[in-house]
Amino acid sequence: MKAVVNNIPCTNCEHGKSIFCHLTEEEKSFLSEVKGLNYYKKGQTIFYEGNHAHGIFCLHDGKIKLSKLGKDGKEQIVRFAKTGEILGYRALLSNDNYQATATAMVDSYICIIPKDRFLKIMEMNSKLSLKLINLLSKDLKTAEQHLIDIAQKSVKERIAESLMVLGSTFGYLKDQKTLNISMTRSEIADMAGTTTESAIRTLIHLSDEKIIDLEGKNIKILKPQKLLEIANIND
Amino acid sequence: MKAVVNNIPCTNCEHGKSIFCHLTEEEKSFLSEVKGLNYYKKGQTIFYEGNHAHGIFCLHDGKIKLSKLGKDGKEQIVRFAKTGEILGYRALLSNDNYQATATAMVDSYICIIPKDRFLKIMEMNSKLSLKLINLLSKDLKTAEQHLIDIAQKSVKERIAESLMVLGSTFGYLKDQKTLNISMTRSEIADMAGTTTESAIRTLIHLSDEKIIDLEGKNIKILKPQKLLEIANIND
DNA sequence: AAAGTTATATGATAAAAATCATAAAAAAAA
DNA sequence: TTTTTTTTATGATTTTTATCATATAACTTT
Repeated sequence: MKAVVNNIPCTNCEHGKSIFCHLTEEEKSFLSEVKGLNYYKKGQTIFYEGNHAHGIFCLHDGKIKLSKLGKDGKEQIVRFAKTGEILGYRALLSNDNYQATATAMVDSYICIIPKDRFLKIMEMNSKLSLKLINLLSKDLKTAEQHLIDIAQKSVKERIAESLMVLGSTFGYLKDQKTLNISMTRSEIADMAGTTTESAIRTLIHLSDEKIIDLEGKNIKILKPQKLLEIANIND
Repeated sequence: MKAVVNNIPCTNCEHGKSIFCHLTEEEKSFLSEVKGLNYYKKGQTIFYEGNHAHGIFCLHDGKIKLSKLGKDGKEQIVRFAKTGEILGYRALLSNDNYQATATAMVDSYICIIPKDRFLKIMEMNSKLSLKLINLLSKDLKTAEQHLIDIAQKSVKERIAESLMVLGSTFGYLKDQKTLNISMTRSEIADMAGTTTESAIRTLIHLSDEKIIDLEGKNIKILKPQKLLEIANIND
């Protein structure tokens, strides 16, 4: 499934969103020399929790979920990554194994930058350290907020919040209402920290209240303000 | 309550545990010039969640809890800090407000290093960035693990895990069994993400099983291996 | 020492959510 | 297309945990 496709040099990386986009041309070339652009089909695993960290992944185009396994193999989604974002940097920075499993949620193109190249670029460009510190800080803030949400909110609040997070992370289709991401009910449950059945019931309940609309895996947010209220984001 | 006590220069900081301990003598003097050593009585707040971040706190001697407020003002303890550790660095690094409230759990002595000094030292010593990246990574790893624990474990498992965490964080008294930290049942609940009543019942239950011993606020771990099993740390 | 306050304890009850069982629908594979 | 597998749905039941009420114990403050 994984296939090395025609290499795209970082020098003409068009999305303009990555932390590498503001490197000098030389630095970009230095990165491109060794990186490979790989194709991952929807559902495919990019790396597993506990794997030795050999490189950093730069998401050229795609949508990725990062999850960890808990009790009895139940999955918990801890983070998402979308086009322009990087994965696996924490393991590299703290010389650790990958702490989560990365799975492609849609067909994705991902550049892999080997560990030593990445660390060299970090030495070459001190601004990169600051960007990484900012990324880590942001991730930590999100994780801690997620922690207290799961600890204190009801399933309904968490499902509502999950939908809002999906909207702000992946955006909406042209109608500005339908979430631009397709997930199974079970994945939504893994995100909200509940069971599949509870997630299904809660979604149906929100749909009965005309706050969302369910058309198979397409979820349309009809009343975002209501959803926001239910989610109790304001604490 | 807060009082500036005789300033202790970083140059003779004796605990040897802080990220600043391996700075050069000049760098330490540069830090000491402006920092103040403050005394905080047990129970006192060092900074509040949402406060403007004006500096980094270096815990010269003490025990601190970092907590966030959730739904209906319920507290969630997200992290602890002990002698030699620093607080509030994340806010400074990402130019944000403090994201948690820091409270002294015992009488504590804390150095405050102003924001600009800290940022200058960071520029002066590039190894410091790496140390901070490592700290952030470690905190993020812990937060994500805590997240899935709270999402998936039962109250009993979480209480057992909390006790083990308290042991590994603050250590034990000379008997090697009694936790070297005094917390209310309500604080233990805030740590495990449950209610005070449930925490009390669970502790009593563990005590009935002779796994722990309760003497007021002193908690003695009688069978750490049993507690570890219950905590289900191995996932 | 007495009064007030906070922390701990305990029972009864309610609410929330998980679990189990099963069926129908949808998607994927043969 | 047919078969197989996965996903969604729904009801019944159980388990877990929170909530409420109240009592006692342990500190604090006066």
